[in-house]
Amino acid sequence: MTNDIDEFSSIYGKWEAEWEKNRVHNAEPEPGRKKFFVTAAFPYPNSPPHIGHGRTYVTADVLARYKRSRGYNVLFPMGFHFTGTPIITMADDIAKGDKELIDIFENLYKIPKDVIPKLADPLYMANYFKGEFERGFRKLGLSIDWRREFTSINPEFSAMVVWQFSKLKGKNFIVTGEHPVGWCPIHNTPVGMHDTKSDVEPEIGEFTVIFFQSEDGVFPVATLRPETIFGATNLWINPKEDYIKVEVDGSNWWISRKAFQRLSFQMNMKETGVALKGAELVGREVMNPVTGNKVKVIGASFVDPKTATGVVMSVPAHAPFDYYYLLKEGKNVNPIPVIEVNSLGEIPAKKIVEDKKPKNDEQLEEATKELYRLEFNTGKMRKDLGKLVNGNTELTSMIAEQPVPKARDVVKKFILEKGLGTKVLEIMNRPVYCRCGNEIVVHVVKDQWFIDYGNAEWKKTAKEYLSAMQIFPQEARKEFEAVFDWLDRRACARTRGLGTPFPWDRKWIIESLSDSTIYMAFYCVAHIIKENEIRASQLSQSLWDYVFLGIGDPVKVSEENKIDRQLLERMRDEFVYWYPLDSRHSGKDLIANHLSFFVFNHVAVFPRELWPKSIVVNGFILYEGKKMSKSLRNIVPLEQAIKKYGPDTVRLVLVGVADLWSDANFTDDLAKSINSKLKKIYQSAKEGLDTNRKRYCTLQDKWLSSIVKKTVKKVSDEMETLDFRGAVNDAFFMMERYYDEYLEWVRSVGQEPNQEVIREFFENLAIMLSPFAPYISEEIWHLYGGQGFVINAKWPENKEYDVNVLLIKYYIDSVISDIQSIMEIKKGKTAKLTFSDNMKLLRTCINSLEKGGGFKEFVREVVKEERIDVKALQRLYDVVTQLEPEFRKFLLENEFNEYNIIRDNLEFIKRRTGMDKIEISEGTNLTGKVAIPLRPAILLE
RNA sequence: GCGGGGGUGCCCGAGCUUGGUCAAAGGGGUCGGGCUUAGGACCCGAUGGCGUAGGCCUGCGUGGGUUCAAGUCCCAUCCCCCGCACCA
Repeated sequence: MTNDIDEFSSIYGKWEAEWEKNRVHNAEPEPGRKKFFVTAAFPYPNSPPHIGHGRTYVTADVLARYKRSRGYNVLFPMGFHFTGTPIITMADDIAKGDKELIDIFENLYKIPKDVIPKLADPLYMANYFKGEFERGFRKLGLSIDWRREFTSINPEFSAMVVWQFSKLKGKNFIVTGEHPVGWCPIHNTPVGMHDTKSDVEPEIGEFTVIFFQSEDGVFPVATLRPETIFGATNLWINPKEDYIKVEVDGSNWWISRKAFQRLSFQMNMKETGVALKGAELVGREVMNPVTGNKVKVIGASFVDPKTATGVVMSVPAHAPFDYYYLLKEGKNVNPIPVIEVNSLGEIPAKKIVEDKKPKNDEQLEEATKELYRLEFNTGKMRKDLGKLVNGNTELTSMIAEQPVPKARDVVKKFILEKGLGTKVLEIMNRPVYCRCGNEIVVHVVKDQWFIDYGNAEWKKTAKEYLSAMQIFPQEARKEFEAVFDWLDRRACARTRGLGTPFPWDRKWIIESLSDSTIYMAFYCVAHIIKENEIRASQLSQSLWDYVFLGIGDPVKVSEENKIDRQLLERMRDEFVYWYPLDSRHSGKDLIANHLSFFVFNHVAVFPRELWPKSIVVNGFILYEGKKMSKSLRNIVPLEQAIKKYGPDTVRLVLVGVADLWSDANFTDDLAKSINSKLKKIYQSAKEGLDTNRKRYCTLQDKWLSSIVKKTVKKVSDEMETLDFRGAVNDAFFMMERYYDEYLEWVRSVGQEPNQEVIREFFENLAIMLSPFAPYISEEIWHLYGGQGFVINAKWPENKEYDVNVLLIKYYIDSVISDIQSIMEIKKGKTAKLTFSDNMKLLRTCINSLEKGGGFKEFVREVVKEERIDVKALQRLYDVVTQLEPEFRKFLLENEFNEYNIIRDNLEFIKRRTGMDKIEISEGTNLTGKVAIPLRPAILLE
């Protein structure tokens, strides 16, 4: 009673230890030998690794192993990203005793109970999970050179980041400016997605504010639809709320008290001490600054005092709320339409309200959305706008008959330029709450530091280079191009979190995606720094200038940094040898940020010959068809998966069953079935050793040998294009099938398998499978006396194979399937076969097809010489179109004796079809059935 | 809205780049058979419709087109998913 994994576990442990002992995965420069440098995006260890983390790394590892077997000196290192806030937040949660999180750590990830309290320390947490990653990734068989590992908060790494930023600054790519962020008003800190309750990303949007003048200060109306200003018939305020007068840039505004509490975080506002209930403002007369019209302030309960200014305008022609409430309050409704939409008549809001008959605010909200969408997408400003503005037609003439989106921009610009209004920012998906429980607001941070990815020169160079890079898969390239286009200034400093202090203002920390764009360069020297205990203080700008750019005199640089000259030269040599990076791997979620920054920063910092060669992006991992998430509690920790299914199986599921671009679905059934196939192959390999027949001669031997050679060619092509799914299919699933076919075929002729061909099969299998399933491949490799480790074994060459035997097998299979399909209708125990030997007809058909001719041409061609039933010709034509090109070519140049082939394989066919007897004869006719080339006439009795 | 991806048989999911090998791979489920005391696991077969002969009909979101031939190419249209930043 052994379970699948027990039988294999000794293999896994054995080879992991052997590889470790022999330092198989360590990489040293070998001047003169071609190199391949591959990295994957380093993980952020705020939990133990799960199977999703494995995909990118296994993809990179497969490539690394493949390149090795192609003779490259391969470097595959990894490090850890500690920068940022989520780890801190999680550690806080542990400290607070967050039940849900502790439950997940304890029961999902199986973290020992005594460890959990210690995770309240963020650094302990990061290091603990880093350890888990290392252990898990080792077990997964990743060929990583662990000596070079580091974390993004190592002081030595920070020294390099500082160098990088000074390079950026030197090119004026670091700029300052204002920047709005989500903000907790109690803690006075920025609030990102990870800091909110239920992980909501705060969306910041912009309201246009229009100043309606009154005798006693301004009513700042906030709107998302400034183009409807012409249709305002009154203002709305909430009569139950407090309104206060505040001073903004020298003028007085009436806004809700709740608005004041929010807006004061984004603009200078002073309380004047004047406050009134909303109800007391009702009835005041205000002037629309754009049209000059006078309108009244009216009260309504739907006005949200917490959104923007708490003062809104009423446009009953285009806002269902406004139309509905005016009617409900018994006011005069005089809608002024300013936008026309074909299907909505004169007054769009009226039509929508009358059609939909909304009964509550929720339904009004729906109606609003619908009208908004219709007007935005299909609406045009009316041409009679001019008459609404008291003679001032400067603005209306610009927008009359224009589509709504364009008019909106024009009106907004007009209002801002003429000083008729301003803008305020608001959390569009509010309310969003900070983890502390307070509702967050928009805060405008002054003097924010940015990396200016919008810089035209920089962008141009980056885009040019992108087109020269290799991008896998093809689909990703378009997305990169789009991202490069819209990329603009990016805030690169934060007020809290782990990371490198910002060099020019040390109260800031360099933001997490900005400190990890050229870190692959650090791998080249990380182990040298570690082994020689070089300190951050010795890693000054001049050192990095020399190591990375070759600038400066090594003698001076080594003195300046108190580093032994030999060491300094070694760092330089190692960098020169490994750089540029050959392949960068990550999930496709990083296209829009990390991977793009990575290209931009290389372009900015390094000379062109050191820019990265290629990018490989992969899809995600689903578990049983669903995205893994804490809330679904369906996360599969890597170590548990490895323990349950074994590392080779996990690897095959992660990279072998879905193409790069799409998500791969990890299922228990799939893993089990792959595991049992691995087991079967291993079993076959062991049994294969016992074969005794030495002489290599039979048709079956030749077939297996040929199909192996053909598979080698196919898999080689697939590996080169990173079609790992295809490669796994051929090198694993198909190879297994071929082996079974061979055994059955050989046994049907009463023979044993041949030693020589079995050896060829397993040697090739071991190497082709080794990038994907290194453990079992290693075992099979050694079983068959392979020298050294399979990772260093040379990838098989493409060799000529025998098309004839492949065609023979194809032909036999097609006869078998014909017999079977007849059996579905007519049972029989004896099959009678006759054959056509009309090679000439067959060749005519192939020729006309090769020439690109259709069926008609073929018939015309044939009719010239002989009279043959058109039906039969059609069948032949179908048979030939289905033939592989190499078979067609073969048949043009060689004889193919169907009778002899079937005669020699009668036993195999009988076995496959269950026939008792198969009679073959040479004539073409068989009681009405006509044989055509490659399709014998078959009669069952 | 803009950008990217996608809609395939009961379900999941390949294929479409290079039209014919596609009634459409591979799973799952279901049905039948084997094994077993039984169940599970495993193995074999079937799984669009029709048909006592390897065939015919219908079919790959919807509508049209190109072609001897279209899941595959072209046009139009509907629907779904992801990204749009300062967050790892």
